[in-house]
Parts: sequence; structure tokens; C-alpha cells
Amino acid sequence: MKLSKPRGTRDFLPGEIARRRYVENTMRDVVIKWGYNEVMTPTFETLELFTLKSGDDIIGELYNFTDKGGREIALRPELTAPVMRMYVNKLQSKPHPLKLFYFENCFRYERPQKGRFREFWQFGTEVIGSDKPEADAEVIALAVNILDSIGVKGALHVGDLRIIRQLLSGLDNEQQTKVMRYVDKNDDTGLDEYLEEIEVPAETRRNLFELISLQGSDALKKAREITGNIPELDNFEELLKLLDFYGLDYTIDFGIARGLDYYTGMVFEIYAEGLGAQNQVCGGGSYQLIKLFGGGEVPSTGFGIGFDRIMEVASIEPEEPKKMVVVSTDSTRFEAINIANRLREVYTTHVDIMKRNFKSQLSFANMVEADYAVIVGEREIESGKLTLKNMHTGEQCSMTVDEIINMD
RNA sequence: GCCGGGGUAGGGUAGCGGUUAUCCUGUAGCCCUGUGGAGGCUAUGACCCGAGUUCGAUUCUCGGUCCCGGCCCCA
Repeated sequence: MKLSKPRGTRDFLPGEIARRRYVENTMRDVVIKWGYNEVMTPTFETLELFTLKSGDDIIGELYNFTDKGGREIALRPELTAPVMRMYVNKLQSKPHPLKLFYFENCFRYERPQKGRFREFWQFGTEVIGSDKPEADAEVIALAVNILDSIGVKGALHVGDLRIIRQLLSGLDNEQQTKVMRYVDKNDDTGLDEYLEEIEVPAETRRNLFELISLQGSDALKKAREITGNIPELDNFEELLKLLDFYGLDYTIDFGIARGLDYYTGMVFEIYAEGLGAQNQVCGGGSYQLIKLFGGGEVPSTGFGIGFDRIMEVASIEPEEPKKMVVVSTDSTRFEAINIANRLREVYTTHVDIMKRNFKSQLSFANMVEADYAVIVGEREIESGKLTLKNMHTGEQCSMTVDEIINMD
């Protein structure tokens, strides 16, 4: 009987995982250069960590279970909450800003489809301790930089929830959240009905609809016409100046709500082409979670990149190291092992472990697309010079092991 | 959670109410223990699962499951 893997999970075969590691390492190099430090949190956490910010509704999307000690546990669906929990537990007394990054697998009980799996990988960063536009701008620039480094071009959309919130300041928190939810879903009809239901004045309603439809270059100006000169807009304008300075192309978009999440200020999303319905490859913003988790009033800002989606559109390929196959005869098998070990100082090297004959070993070299076959026969052992066969051209020459190791 | 389309060896496929289930490819071995890519031979290996209809189901029906795509939500 054949076993199958659970739904929404994947096996990564040799070539794929090599590509994934290469892209991962490229991204890693970028964030490290920007001064971010990697952190790692547990694969599972207490269920409460995730329900605290999102409510019990989120349980439907979680892999959760009761452990043998009766504890309610969930596999992490994302990493911002765990990292914030870790911060509150361990990092509050470190110098700020704290600049952290992570690359981990996450789990969500959802219907799998293109670019969506039940186990998926997120690459993300969190900056803790600054609510200044400089921090927001750096985080956005970093996200774009990372995508650039792996050859992904995306459309960057930037907004700020404080402006909508300002407009809705007459509503209580729960009502605001509900409004944001409709905005996030682009459900204009539902939104209108809800605003009607909670008796929002007609003018506010009009303004809200206008604000969330604002997109593009004159959006800021128009927003000012709607809300007046509020400090939130000054702040946003400062952010945009910084983004200009970073040389980023962006679209102002007050329609980004990320309403189900915990964002409170700047929000941004990056969309890539060629991914169908799941075209959002990066999402982030600034938020307040630390107080909720028992820490101080510390602002933070960050983003998550959907690594699996990135892999669909990343356009960089790893460089293969030179590959050698040591070919021996029955009488030189032991010497072949020694020689392979020497070659491994520099090259990826195979030696026969199937007791194959000479010809088959050469055939194997061909199959694995080796660059060179290093022939170790009795003649070579006697003369001390090995036969180096270039598998691409078929040319052969005699060289010592040391010469082969140093040939580049 | 909702709506479509699918599932035959490792990969790609043909077929059909009764076949030894087709072909290509892959892999392993041999022809061939000192020179790869070709060829020949051999081996390997499949009807997603369950129930129903039927004398008989891989084929028809239903349910499940998994994959693919869309909605929703997100990454």
C-alpha cells in the first residue's frame, strides 16, 4: 500500500530545493547587509497567541490540537505574533530599534490552490521600537530590495490606515474594525449597508468611499481635500518623500485595509504578475501588538514575503559547482576513494558505489552531467598521473591530483 | 466554506462492460571490467479509495480522497 502526503503539503525534489535554498540565501544576504538579525521561534505556540489579536474566528484557519498535557496548541500560521511574543519575553531590554528577520514554515488549514499551500514558507522582517516614517520607509525599501535581488518585479501599493481611522473617529473601535473589514474585501455594497445600519452621516459616508477609491499620484492632494490638513497626512507625506529618496516606484492606495490584521498605521502590499489569484507576494505595515502581549507601548513595523509565490516568479538560478566523477577499475577501487577525497577539497565528486564496470561508470558520469571524469586505472596509478576527461568536449589529458585541484 | 475540471507504471500516454491493459520515456542488469551519449535483449512497474449496478467494472452510477483552477481570505 502506498502512502500519500497530507493535502496541501509538498515534497521538494533535489533540483527544486537547490533553487529554493539559493533564493533563500540571496534574500538572507540582503537583509543581513541591512543590519537585520535572524530569529527563530517554535513551530507551535499556544493557541491563545493567535486568537488574542484575531479572535476565535481564526481557529478555522489554524492547525490546532490539544496536547497530552491538556494544553491548547496551534502550529504557527504566521510569524509576527510569535516574534512579538519573543520580544516581550526576552528582548525588551535590548537597544532599539531591534531589526529582526525570519525564514520559517507556517501552517494554515485552507483550501490549497495555485500559490497557496497548507504548509508554506514566509520570509519576513520586523523593526521594533520606531514609529517614525524613516522606519516605515526603510522597511518598504528593504522589501523591494529583497525582491529586486531575486529578480522579482512587483507593483508596490502604499497606504495609511490612520487616515481612514481619522475619518471614522466618530465610530467606536468595533465599528471601525468592521468597516475596515468591508474595505479590505472591496465589498462596497456590504459597506454601504453597514454604514446605513450604524447611521453614519451621509457626508462621512461619501468621504469614506472617495478616500478608499483614491489611487495614484494626486491621491494625497485629494485626501487633503477630504480630511483637511491632519497630522496623519503630513506624516504620510513625509513617508512618501522618503520613498522617493529611496528611488521607489509606488502607487498611493488608501484602499489597502488589511482589516483582519493588526495593522494600525502605514500599510503596503506588493503584487507580482504571473501568479493568478494569489498575486500578492508581500504585505506589511506598522502595528501595535506588544502591549497586547503584555509589553510596553512599543511600535513596530514589518512585512512578510510569501516565499512559495516568490519561487514561482524568481528569475535567478544557482551556479552549479564543478562536478567530477572518479572512474576506476576493479583493481584501483581503493585508490579511487582516496583520490575522490582529495578532489572533494574543491569539487563535487562522485566515486562508484555500485561496483559498476568501467564503461558504466563513464556512462554514469554522463548521466549526472559531470564536467569531468577522472580516470583512475592501473596505468594512472603506476605513472602517478590521472587521466582527466572533459565530458563536454571529450578531450583528455594527464594530470596529477594536485594539478587537477589547482587547475582553475 | 462555496463552485468548476481532472486522477491508467517514476514521468508522459492509448484503450475499453470481458484484453496477457498500449506505446514512449526513465531506472537496473547484460551484450561490453580502459573510454560516455547510439543500438539490441532482459528486468522493473499502473487502472486513486470505497460502495452500488452487472454473470463480469479500469470502463457505468454514487460517495470519499487527492491534484488543478476560480470565489472568499490571505502570503
